[in-house]
Amino acid sequence: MADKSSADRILAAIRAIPPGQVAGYGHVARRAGLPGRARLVARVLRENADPRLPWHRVLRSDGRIAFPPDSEGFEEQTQRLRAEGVDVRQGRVRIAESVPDLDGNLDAALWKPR
DNA sequence: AGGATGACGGGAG
DNA sequence: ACTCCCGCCATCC
Repeated sequence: MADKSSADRILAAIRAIPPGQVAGYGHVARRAGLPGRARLVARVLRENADPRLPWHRVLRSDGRIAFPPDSEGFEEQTQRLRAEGVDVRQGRVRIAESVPDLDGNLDAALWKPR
């Protein structure tokens, strides 16, 4: 298993995402000091049990929700994001329209809008 | 040891 | 914008 410190840094990076904002797996990994470990971030989330963790703010680099469109997780995440005012359409988040300048706040949290 | 797997990323067509 | 394909990393047969 990946060492605990790495998992802790990843969890901290996720908890650092402000409500109403989102970040990609790869981005979270970099912020945790683990460039190239996007898949490790996914693993940590998969094993996470903390209900207080804002896991729903983590998306794929293209803005799509990582769960299959027909899954529970997909619905759950969509609902949680919308509850924070995030614009989710067709399983995808529109940054430019739903999130106020992510670029300046978190170091360029996500992909190319639109 | 070798191949398969996945809540990923990025480039190519 | 969408699909395919391949690179990556850690884990698990």
